[in-house]
Amino acid sequence: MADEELDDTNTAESLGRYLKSVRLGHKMTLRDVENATGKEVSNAYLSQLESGTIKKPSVHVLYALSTSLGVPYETLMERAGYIVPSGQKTEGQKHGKAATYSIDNLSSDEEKELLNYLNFIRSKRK
Amino acid sequence: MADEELDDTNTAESLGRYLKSVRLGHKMTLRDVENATGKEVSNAYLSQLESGTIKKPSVHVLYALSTSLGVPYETLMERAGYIVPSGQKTEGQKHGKAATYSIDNLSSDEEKELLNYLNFIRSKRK
DNA sequence: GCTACTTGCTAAGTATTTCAAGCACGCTTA
DNA sequence: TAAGCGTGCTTGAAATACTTAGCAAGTAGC
Repeated sequence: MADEELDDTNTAESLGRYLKSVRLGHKMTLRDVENATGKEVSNAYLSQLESGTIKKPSVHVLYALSTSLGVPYETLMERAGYIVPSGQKTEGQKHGKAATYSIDNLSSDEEKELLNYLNFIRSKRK
Repeated sequence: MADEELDDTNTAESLGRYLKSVRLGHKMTLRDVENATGKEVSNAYLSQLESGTIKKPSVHVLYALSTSLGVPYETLMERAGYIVPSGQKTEGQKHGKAATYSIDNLSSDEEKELLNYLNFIRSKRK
């Protein structure tokens, strides 16, 4: 086999192929999508995305496409080569809610951020 | 009310300020972050991000920063001017128990750091 | 045939990001 | 004093994203 599959081209192609299949699935033309994004993504540019010429689009572009095509943004990220770390919230757990800490009453946002930070701390320690 | 907050400068500054505050909150230098991202984001570039010189970083950059700084990617998107529609995949409330569990099993060092960080979060939120 | 229109696509240009190198300042040690 | 190091930051070049204009092939009507 000896393929060089670590190449960026691969993921870029994957993203492109995915975008194209979604577009065709919706029976939309390149210009349809262009209009759907409110001209934020030109048909020419979309074509380059689909063909893999553009590898690292900006957040703006990916986001516009995700909403216009009705595809979750995260899916696009994955296709672009980013495995969204769902491993972050490992759900293998017992529980014990020990409430002895003063970290107890958190808003859910705060909880989220703290969890993330905890993760960060721990990964740093390795 | 002037809902057209499409002012790029504003959001860029917001993103920059946020990145900087998080970095400082972690007591990291620009080069620390550069290393944390595995050199994917240079310290020079990060400096430009923080100062608002760069307005639309690629997905790659935002993602690398989110994981390296322990900040949810969605937050960075928001700060960059994208309101993540809570319809899509926002895992807002869904992590309650797992998160609590993790936060309950802290070493005292970790607890200290987390409290510190929580402080930082709350002061920032004003 | 030839217009007219639509499709996907590309060539060529502009704008922007991104990097490598280095500068200036502050601090520390000698 | 100075030499060394780490810090944030800038600069100028390179790479890449993105835009605009337009082409070739297809389809349909005349």
